[in-house]
Amino acid sequence: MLSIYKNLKECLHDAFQKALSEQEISHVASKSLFDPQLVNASRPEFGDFQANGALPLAKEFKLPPRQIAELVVEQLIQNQIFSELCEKPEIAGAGFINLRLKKKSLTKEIKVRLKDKRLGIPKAKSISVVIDFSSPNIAKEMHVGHLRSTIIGDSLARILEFRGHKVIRLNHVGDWGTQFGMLISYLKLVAPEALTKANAINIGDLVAFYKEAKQRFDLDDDFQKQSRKEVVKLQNGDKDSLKAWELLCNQSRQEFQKIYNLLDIKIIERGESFYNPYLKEIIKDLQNAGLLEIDEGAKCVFLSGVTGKDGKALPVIVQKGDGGFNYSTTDLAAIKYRFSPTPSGDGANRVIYVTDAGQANHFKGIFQIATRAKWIPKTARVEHVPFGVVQGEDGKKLKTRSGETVRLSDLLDSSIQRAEDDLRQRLIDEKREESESFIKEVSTTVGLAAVKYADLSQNRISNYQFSYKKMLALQGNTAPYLLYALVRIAGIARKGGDLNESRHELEFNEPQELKLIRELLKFDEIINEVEEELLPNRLCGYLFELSQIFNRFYDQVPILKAKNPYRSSRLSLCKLTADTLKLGLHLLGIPTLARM
RNA sequence: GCGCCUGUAGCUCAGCGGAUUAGAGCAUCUGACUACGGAUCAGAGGGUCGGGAGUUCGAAUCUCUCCAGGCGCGCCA
Repeated sequence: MLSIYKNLKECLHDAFQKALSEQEISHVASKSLFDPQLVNASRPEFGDFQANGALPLAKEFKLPPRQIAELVVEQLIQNQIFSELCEKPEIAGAGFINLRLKKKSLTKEIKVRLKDKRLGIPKAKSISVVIDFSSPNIAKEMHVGHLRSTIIGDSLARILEFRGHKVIRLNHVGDWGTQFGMLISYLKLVAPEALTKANAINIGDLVAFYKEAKQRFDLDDDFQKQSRKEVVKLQNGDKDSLKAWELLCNQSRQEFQKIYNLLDIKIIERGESFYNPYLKEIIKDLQNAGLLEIDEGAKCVFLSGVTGKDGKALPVIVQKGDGGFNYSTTDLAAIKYRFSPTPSGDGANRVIYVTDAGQANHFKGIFQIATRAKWIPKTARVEHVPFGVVQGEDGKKLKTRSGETVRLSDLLDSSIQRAEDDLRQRLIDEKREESESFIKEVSTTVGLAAVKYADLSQNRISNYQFSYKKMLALQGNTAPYLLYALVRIAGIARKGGDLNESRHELEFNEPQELKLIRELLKFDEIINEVEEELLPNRLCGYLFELSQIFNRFYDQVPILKAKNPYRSSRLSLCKLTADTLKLGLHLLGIPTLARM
């Protein structure tokens, strides 16, 4: 309904201008005073939109707000464009102007949308967007900690892509740094073959070795020295070290890819090591910009407006006392590269980081330094998209029973398994028989959809309570509920309803139909909002609401048994609902089913 | 100690660039299956929006303050 909104806003703006220009207030020239404050109606009884603009003008014009509203309405009803779109406006409460769209304009919009493959969502003026998400660490397995970043990042990427932007999905994997020194020196002792031969040991062992190496590193001085030597060797480009590093990365990569394939996530790996050649230049840049200071032997940039424990400005270390670089340096190199024009950069207009909320301060610092170093173009945006931790049902950080971090692949398998158990039970209860391949497909789709949807449907800022039982529930704001609405529509088609039938004119009368129509037409606003605010839970909320309204319509209004033109009109609503749900779920990274 | 985030129905959460009577879902209770898949729908109860103050004609929403919880706070990432 964005186009209608835009038209109405113009009408209202005009009406306010005209209504108030008749008043003898010359000193009120500020245009902002004439903001009609057109918003969606806060309740369905109030119609489709409400203009609140009369209220704040009351004081300025020394008139009761209702009287101002009346003056505006007088102007409005003389406007032909307005009268075609809306019923006669009503003034309510303190001076709200309530607007109700004519059925004709709603029907017209539906007709347009039925023919539009993009379901009313316009293509935006394309910009380059970098989305940094997922970002697991080499030589470690993906765990719950990567779940939210991966799912939220992917969904945001899908939405921005659909809006027509050029999206670069970057996997900023932890593939560099001191941990490799540790790991390589440990492997030399316990499994040297892993350093020379591909896939000599499995990923689980690698993870175990990593943990052991870390322990030894913390306890054993000699081992620590050895590890530091290995890091230096690696960073100096020693051939054997590099080869070992390559092997380890490749092995992890294969493991990550299995998960990305399962979740249908596309992402380009560009790990921390990519930025190695740029690190020295970063220090030089900061030096030239006069931002660099040496403190306790380390090269730092002191943040302005952020103080540490001692009340002094907080430093960000960009080069350690031993000359090594750390993650801040890498992140600075990354941000510079992303905003730098192609081909020596990504030429991004918007850079989005999807990481846990705990890193908020870190990114604030990075963004500040990048801004002061003038690496971010004035017209560009840089955003940290934070999210809370995944908690168990006890409200504490999610752990396995033995207190270990939950592996992502276990978590996903577990959800799929539960979906399968549910399905098999239901088949027994309903005396249905289905093939094994059907059962596999449905439980995989439902199991993964449940995990993704549960995560996305929550406001990402707050912590999120993980519960298989809730996410797989067939009722409530869950993936299975949404998928079921689609299955019902598919059922109508199977029973002989031609969803593409358009021989007849669209004709709607039932309140349930109009409610559904109004909801369907909101899709474009929601997508716009998510593009702007990067909150996928808004889209989830919308899809859930749409499913509920559809289910009421389906329950209360006969479709196949109705006579034309109602039958085909209702089938059209089914089609548009199905298309909207499918597209919406697709933008969340969730595939749909015809039967379940 | 400082900083960031969170606090809305029994539970899980929407709403938060102010606006007409604060919304869902789950759970609880009551109804509806000769129906297009009841995996649904109709309805009921349940709230001083953490406390207090302020700005405003109007605050869950903005400001300040206090309380509670989570996370972070210099050479790990």
